[in-house]
Amino acid sequence: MARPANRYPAAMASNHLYLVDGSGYIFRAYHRLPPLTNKHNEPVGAVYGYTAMLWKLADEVHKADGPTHMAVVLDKSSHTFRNDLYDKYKAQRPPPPEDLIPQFPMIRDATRAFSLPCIEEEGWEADDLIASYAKAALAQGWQVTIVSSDKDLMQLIEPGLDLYDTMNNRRLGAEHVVEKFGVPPVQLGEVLALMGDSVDNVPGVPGVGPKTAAKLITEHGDLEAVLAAAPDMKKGKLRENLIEHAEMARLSRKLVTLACDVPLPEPLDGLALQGIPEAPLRAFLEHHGFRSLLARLGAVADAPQPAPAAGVALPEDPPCDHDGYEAVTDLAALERWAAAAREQGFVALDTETDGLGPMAGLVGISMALAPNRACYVPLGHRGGDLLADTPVQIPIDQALAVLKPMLADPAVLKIGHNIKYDLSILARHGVVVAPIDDTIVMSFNLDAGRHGHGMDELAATHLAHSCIAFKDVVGTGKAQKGFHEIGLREATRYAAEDADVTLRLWRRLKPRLSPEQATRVYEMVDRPLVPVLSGMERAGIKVDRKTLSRLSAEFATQIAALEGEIHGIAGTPFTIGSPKQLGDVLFEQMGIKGGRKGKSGVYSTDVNELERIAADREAGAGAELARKVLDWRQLSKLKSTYTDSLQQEINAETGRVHTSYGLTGAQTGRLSSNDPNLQNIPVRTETGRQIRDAFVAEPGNVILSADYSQIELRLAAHMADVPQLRDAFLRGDDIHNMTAQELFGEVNRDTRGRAKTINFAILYGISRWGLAGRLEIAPDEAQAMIDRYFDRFPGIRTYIAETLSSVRENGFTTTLFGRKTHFTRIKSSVQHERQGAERAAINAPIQGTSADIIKRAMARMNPALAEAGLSDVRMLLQVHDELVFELPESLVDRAKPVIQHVMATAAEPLVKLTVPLGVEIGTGTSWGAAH
DNA sequence: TCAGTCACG
DNA sequence: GACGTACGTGACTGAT
Repeated sequence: MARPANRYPAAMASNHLYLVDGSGYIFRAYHRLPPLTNKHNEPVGAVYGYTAMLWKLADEVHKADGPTHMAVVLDKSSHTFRNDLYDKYKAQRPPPPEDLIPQFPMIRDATRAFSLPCIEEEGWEADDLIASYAKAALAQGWQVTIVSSDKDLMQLIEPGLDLYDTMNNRRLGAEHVVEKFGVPPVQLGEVLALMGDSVDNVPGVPGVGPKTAAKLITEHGDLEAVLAAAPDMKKGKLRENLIEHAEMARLSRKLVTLACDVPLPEPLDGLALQGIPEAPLRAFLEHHGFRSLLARLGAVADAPQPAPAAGVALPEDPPCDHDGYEAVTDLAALERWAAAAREQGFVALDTETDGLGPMAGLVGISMALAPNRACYVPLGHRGGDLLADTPVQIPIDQALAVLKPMLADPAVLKIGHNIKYDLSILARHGVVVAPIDDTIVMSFNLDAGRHGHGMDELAATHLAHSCIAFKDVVGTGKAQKGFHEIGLREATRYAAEDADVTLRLWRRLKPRLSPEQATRVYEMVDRPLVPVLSGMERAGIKVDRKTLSRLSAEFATQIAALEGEIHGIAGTPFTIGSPKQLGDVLFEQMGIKGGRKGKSGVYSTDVNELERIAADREAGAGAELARKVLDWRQLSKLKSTYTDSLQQEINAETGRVHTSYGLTGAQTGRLSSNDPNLQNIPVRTETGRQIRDAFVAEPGNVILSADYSQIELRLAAHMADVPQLRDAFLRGDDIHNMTAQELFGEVNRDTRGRAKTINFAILYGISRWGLAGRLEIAPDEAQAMIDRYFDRFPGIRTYIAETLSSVRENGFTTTLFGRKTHFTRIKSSVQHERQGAERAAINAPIQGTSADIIKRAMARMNPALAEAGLSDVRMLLQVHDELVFELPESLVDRAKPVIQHVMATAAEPLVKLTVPLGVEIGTGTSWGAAH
């Protein structure tokens, strides 16, 4: 990593001491990295992160002003002088997570493997030891780097001493402290004392946060001066608090002060780097199976069993060189990058925007051609003197004109991580991007169920790399900036890294697709869907604001009335929306029997419980109250989640609501929908259904809804080979009636309802207790019913047994199209975890195949419509087994058979089903009317 | 940030 | 006998 040579004024210093805040690091690593386990089944996520970090530091030895001395500093005891000052200090800290505890000793192993000294001392926090070493080294004229991002340690920053945040690859100097806390490092202790710290239980002054603290300290100089000036301040809460809590503030000042004069357990010279003997390090890495690190050690990848998610052995990639990325601000340079991409035939790209969602504005584009060969093209940066280092940008139209032919060139593969987003943004500038590869989809097709698929997590897992966190670039909360306000240098570091990392991930993931049998689902199901979803997101659906606001007003009136009645019955006002308070009212004050407490000690007040009370004749007024709370709950839910919020989601430009679809959200392969979620718009109750009337077609158009009928049961009939079910579907019989006839020998409302419940229970992986609860019968009876079901439909029993034996053996299930879902808990020694995994594994092939089929229908829909001269038919929404379209009224009769045909034949020719897929279609001026 | 609740398939 | 024993999601609320 190139750094300016004049970074430190005292550059003549020959010795450079690195002090690693080991305790701080391990907590951050634990929370940021996936919960990996090694081959001994020990949790090692944090250890892996820690080891990769030490490796990175060891690499710095070769640099111009790299470390000559290094030590890892750890917390040893829980009791320090701060506890004597204040007994509540760090008192309410929860114990470390269970699977982190065994990793503490491993951290010491890792440190020893690198032959680094480990400093820990009874009675002192790591921070105090670090401060003492730092001061001693500075006094000798050494340079010091503290490897940490702890805010308390930032107090130590001065010329010759900086902090190094390895997770984000950032050096933190005095500027950073000023930016973050509004004061230079020497005054940071004063600010921290005023602010307090709820995690460590440093009291501070109530009502004073970072902003107020910085303002006070800047104005008065230090804490004592602030306290002295308090009586003269203008009357108000601040003045009061400063006077009342002056002593707590003084105590806080002592708590945040670092001890700089701790006797050094090891002399400075003892920290000199000796070089790393290979044998112990290799032994350590092999013990844990850290293959990517072993590979860097020069090991041949001959481990007997490849670690599941470790990727393919590749020659070592160099670490990301953030300052080596190019900022492209003139046309000639941009043309060179476009030409190089065409020359090479593939390019990774990423777009930066001023917001979230498919309708955000374009701010810049980054590209990567090879590791560390990446650039950023700023296009929409604007605003104040923040951008002092931003030279002229290429006008957006000119830049896109240069990139457009390359982005549309069928000979150039465009690689993105969640490229659907980039497709949407660029499409709104008239830029077509094709062909594409998507590393988030690849990861999902390879590793669903093993870990998440976000870029940061994949970089950590596959590349042992910590990406610059977006939050560290733009900030958080109110002070958060738009990316267009970020200066060019920092924007380039962040954006080009994203493209670089995407390219590196692609080189790891793409070669795994074929050997791991993921090519089919990637090429035939998920990848073709990416541009289709982008189109649907951009299309959006028209939502009528008036309908929603009318409903909001109606609901508000009813909610207010219910509130009064509920408080009346309770005899006291309380927050109805608080399960805790409601539980107390019902079960303590009103004395209703049978309350069940959850693990947090709160009474359950969910629908089942309230309905039980409502039907309980002994509950008296409690039954009435429960009924009213149920109504209140329903109306509050509808109002807050739908009629109120949805109005906010109407895009000002288009007058439509644009959801985002997640391709990798659901383990089974289903899509998810968010911001807003349009897959859970009410339909089951009459009141809720009114909300669907707000989803409307443009004048002259209609909404068309097409849904698969009973698709999961049909697939179960096919996959489990159940002749009676299959024949019933072939004949077009009512499937629940048929089940009722088989199970109970007669069909009526009651037996049909029970049969329906059992049919669904089968899809979800049944247990006698679950079914017993649903049917309100005894577990024994439920078991008898399950046995009878299995006897009548023996294929189901076989399907379940085979699915379970396969998932236990392979660790994953597959759909008819080859989609894998991994179940890491299938062999858990914790029974309920294992049983949960078993039920999910029984369901996954069925739910997943259904998802595969509708995805294929979606990918084929637009070409089929175009073929039929129906390009004006727009596909807007997918709700798992339903597709929603908007089309000119005049085209309805021609569109219906095309849509019906595409959906019904979507499995073919890859999969030949032995049951027909039924598709039902309705139309109307609104989504509500189309059902 | 978590737990509880509830909207959907 | 526990496990708030049916699968998969996302959003909102109150409490910490």
